[in-house]
Amino acid sequence: MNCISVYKCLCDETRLRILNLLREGPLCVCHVQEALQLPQSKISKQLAFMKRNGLLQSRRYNNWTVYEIPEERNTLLEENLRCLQDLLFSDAQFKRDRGRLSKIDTSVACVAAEQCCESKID
Amino acid sequence: MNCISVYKCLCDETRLRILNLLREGPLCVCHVQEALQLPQSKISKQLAFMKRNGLLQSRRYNNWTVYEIPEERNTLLEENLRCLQDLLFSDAQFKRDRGRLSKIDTSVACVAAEQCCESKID
DNA sequence: CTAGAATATTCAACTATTTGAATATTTAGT
DNA sequence: ACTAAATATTCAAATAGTTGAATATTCTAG
Repeated sequence: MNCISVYKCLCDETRLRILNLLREGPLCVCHVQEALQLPQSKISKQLAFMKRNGLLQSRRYNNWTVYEIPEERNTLLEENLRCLQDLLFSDAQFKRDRGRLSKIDTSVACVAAEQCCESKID
Repeated sequence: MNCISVYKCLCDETRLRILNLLREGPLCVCHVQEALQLPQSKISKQLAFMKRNGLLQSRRYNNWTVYEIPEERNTLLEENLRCLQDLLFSDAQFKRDRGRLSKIDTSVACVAAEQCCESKID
């Protein structure tokens, strides 16, 4: 019953805030941390939680760990991300997060995503 | 952040099994209990949990409490019930539950739903 | 080898959820 | 009033999830 993993990830506000950012592309832990203004270990743990539950994948690039929503997405996740975008696009908290993210240089994550695209680390 | 309530309800197998049955119409606690073959207090508590989180409504009819998914459904719930139907329609456990339910006389719940439709008890 | 940046993990306290057994409550019928 | 059916609640034990502070790890640059 894989759906339960998806729902377990979606039933927490911090994790939804993280997914809200990852919709737009891969990010390192530090980017998420800065955008959400939350302690490092909290972000790291929530990302690990979602990876453990199959919602995210990660790759290592030098000092960074880049997290992203996989290409081949679970149908359920896909649908819910769509719904959430509609429901949460105008949510103040989510907006603020995206605002802060837009001011951060996240290019490392993109470079990593390109460079490592054949040698994914699970 | 109301979505979280929805996801909290969906991230448990027993609750998904219950929703799988309630998709087809209103049911009393005893019907669910018999179809799922689980202890009464467990069913009662899970139904209460979903009601508390706004996913279900209930009405009292004589000795019975009839639970149902409200007409005016949350968009998110609606979408997920749709997804789940596709994903779980052929799931063995869910099939068995529906099979057992089909052999139970659940007419009380329907009568109650009709009779009480103006005087809902929240 | 050393220092520092980025992450991950450990630890301990805390909160929430889940469970079955037992008990309480509500209601209808007698 | 008494009984039985249907449901809800209480209780205590167990498990799961969350958190921040501190520490460990990994890797790069010098």
